Amino acid sequence: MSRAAAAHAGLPGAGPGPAPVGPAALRIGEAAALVGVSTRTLRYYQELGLVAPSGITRGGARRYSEADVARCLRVRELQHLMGFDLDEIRTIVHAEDRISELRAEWFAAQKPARRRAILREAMVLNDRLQDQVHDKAVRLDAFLGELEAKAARYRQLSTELDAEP
Amino acid sequence: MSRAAAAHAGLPGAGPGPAPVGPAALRIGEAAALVGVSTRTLRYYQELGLVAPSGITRGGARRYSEADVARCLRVRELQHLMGFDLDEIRTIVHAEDRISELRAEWFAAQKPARRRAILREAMVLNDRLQDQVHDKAVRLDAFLGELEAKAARYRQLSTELDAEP
DNA sequence: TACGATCTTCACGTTCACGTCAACTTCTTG
DNA sequence: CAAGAAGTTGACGTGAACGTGAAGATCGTA
Repeated sequence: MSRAAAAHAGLPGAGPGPAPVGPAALRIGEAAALVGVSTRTLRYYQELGLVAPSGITRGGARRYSEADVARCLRVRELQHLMGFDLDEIRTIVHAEDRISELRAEWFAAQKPARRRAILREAMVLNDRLQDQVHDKAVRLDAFLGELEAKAARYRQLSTELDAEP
Repeated sequence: MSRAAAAHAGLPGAGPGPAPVGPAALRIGEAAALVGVSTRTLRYYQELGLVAPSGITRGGARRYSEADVARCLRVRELQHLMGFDLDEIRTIVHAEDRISELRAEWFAAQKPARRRAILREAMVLNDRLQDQVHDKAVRLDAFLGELEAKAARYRQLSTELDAEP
C-alpha cells in the first residue's frame, strides 16, 4: 500500500512518525466548514476509514489538506447524490485509491506484461463503479422523461386554452 | 379533498364507512411481497401518511389494491433511486395526489379561466419536482461522464500496449 | 507566558426507517 | 366450526449517521 493510501486508511505507517504538516494544512473546524459538515462528522469519517487527515500536529490535532477536503466533498456527493451508504462509499473510495496507486505503479513498471496486468485491474475497478452509476443514471433519466412528458402535456393544454377563448 | 386522496391520507372520511373491498384486494402480506418490503414497512408508510390501503375488512384488516402497490413501489423508487427521505417523499406524493385531483377538477370545470388556474397549479407542482430530479440527473451524468472518460483512457493505453510489444 | 479559542478522546443521546416480540383477533380452509 | 395461518395494535429494540456534553490538552496570539 502506498504512503498516501496508508494515511487515508488511518494507519500509523512505517515512516518516520506523523506526516509533515504542509503549508495548506487546515484545522478540523476549517475543513468542516469548507465541506459543510460538523467536526464530529469528519472524525466519524476517519473512524470508518473514509477520510483521514493527511497531517497531525505533535499534540495530536488533525490537519487537513485541500485534497482531504476534496475527498470529503466526494464522500458527501456519493452519499447524497448517489445514495450510497458510508460502507459502500468506503469500498468505492478505496477502489479509487487503488487506482491511483496503480497509476504510480504503471509509470514505474518496465515490462509490458506488468503494465497489462495493472491496466486490467484498473479497468475492472472502473467498470464495476461505472455499472453501479450507470444503473442509477438510466432509471433516473426514465423518471425525468416521465416528468418532462407531463410538462409537455400541460403546455399543450395551455396553448389550446389560449387559442380558443 | 377528493375521496381517493382522503383514503391515502389515512383519514376516516365522511362517507358511508370504510371503502368497499374491490376484487383486486390484496392482504398486507401479499402486497408487501409484491413491493419487496415487510408488512411492518407498509404499516409504517400508512403511519406517516404515505400509503394507506384503499380498503379494510369489517374486522380492520388492511386490503391493498394494485394502485396501492404501485404507490408503494413509487415510494421505494423515490427513496432509493432519488435518495429522498420519507418526509420529502410525503410532500412529493401529496403533490402528485393534488395533481390527479386537479385533473378531475379540470374535466369538471367549464370556465376557461378556471381551467387556466388549474393548469397553472399543476404546472407549478410538476416543475418543482422536475427541477429536483433534473438537478440530480445532471450531476449524476457528469459523474458518469468522468468514469467513461477514464474507461476510454484505459482502453487507449491497452491498445497502445498491444500495438508495440 | 497567559489565556481564550480550538482541539482531543470518551461516552451517552437522537433521529430515521424500520425489526421484533407479545398478546390478542380475524381470516380462511378442511 | 375447529384450527392454523395471517393480521391487529402496542411497545420496545436496532443500525446508521451523526449530535451533544464533559473533562481535559493544545494552539495561536498578545
